[in-house]
Amino acid sequence: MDIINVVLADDHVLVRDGIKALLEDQSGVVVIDEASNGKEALEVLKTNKPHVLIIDIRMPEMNGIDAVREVNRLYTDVRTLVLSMHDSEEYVLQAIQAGADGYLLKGASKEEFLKALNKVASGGKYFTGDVSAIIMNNFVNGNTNTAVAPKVKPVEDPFKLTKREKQILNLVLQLKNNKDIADELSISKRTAEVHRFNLMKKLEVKNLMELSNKAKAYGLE
Amino acid sequence: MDIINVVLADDHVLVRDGIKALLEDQSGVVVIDEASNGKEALEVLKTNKPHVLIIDIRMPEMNGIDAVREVNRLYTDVRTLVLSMHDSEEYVLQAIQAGADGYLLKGASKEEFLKALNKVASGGKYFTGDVSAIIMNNFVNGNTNTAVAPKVKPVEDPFKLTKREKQILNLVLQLKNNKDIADELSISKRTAEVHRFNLMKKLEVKNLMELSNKAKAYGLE
DNA sequence: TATAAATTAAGTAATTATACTTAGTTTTGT
DNA sequence: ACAAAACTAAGTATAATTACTTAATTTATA
Repeated sequence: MDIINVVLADDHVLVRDGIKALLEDQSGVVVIDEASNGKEALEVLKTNKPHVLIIDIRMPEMNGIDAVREVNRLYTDVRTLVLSMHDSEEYVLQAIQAGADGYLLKGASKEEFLKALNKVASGGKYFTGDVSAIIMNNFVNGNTNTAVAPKVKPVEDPFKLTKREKQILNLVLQLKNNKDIADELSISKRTAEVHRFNLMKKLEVKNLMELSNKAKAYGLE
Repeated sequence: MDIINVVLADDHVLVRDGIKALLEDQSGVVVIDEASNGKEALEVLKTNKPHVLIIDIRMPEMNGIDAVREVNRLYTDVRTLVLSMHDSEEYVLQAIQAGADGYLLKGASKEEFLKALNKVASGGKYFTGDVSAIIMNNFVNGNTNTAVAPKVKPVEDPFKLTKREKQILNLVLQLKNNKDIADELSISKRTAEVHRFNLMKKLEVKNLMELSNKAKAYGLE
């Protein structure tokens, strides 16, 4: 490959500018456009198709994983490299299932980053060391030989929470108690309790900490 | 000033590499050393004195604000530019009181960043637009005319929490219940309860949400 | 080495949450 | 229009937490 065209999506301009400077020091890489969230990235891709979309996970409006899923659905020729602060198993698996071609922690070095970008741009897969282990552990039963196939299955919401339950979940994660939740939604405290109870049951957790962890892990926020 | 020597402190290598690339595109700026947390930054400064220390707030081991305070106590000739994801009033004021010469959000542009660096390196102060407003609002009564004087007062811990209480606070903020906290610290559940109770009283909060908010606001994590 | 401060932990009454179940009402999909 | 799913909320027993107080040790500091 001659020149790698890149679109950068990260909600912090400075991080974007930094990565851009870093990439463009490398002759052979051009940042053709930027976006500050997933939705914007999809907008940009409508008119500007890069070889690789480098995208952060946590962003307002639309997160990186959902964006990657969309990109894979819409454009088969755009590769995606996911950048993340998190090495939580769930994020990694979600990213892969969404069809990401690479997953890199922000703790990675410049060298590793460039290696990953080149690998992904030339049609390969790249996952940081720690991440590889997670994948291995998860795909021992199933497709072991080939690199992880994208679009394994969409998963979406594996817990089938109702709208109201998601609403309650959000309030619970804001550490509100049932009384406050009830007031906020103009329902009785007892109803809030029931929703909370059903929620915990569906997620198979038994206290707030586990609920918070699981919700974070599955992007249920 | 001829050349600006910089030490970079941020816990994400990639962010550091990015900012470094960005800075060194600019002839006249040299990154002489790096650190991945506050403690490391102080270590580095022992042997390597830059004109400006560029430092992130949220870092493991020792946060940026505490590091800035130390730097100001130990080296009067090292300027500090604080980078932050947060524009929360408390962080800003804390940074200023710790003696920071500049405060910049990661949402800032490359241009603004370079402007700020130059300003700070040449002995000036630089605070992003939004941040200036916060300062203004807070110093209407007091020293209004001059730029905010560093070392206003240390404040440190306005709630006078004991070591144990801080420990408990951290566990509480991880959403652990008293039983788990007690087990983790090998104390009785009743003792954990007491610490938690005293904690809430000192912070004048009456539930977990308020506790979490106040702790965040005052950087008590 | 006093003396204060911090840590530990029990007691107790009142309040609140949990873990369900049952059941009426509303909404949604076909 | 009919059934299924979702939302509502009460009842009930048990468990847990809250809001204190008191008080015995341990540790830090003047």
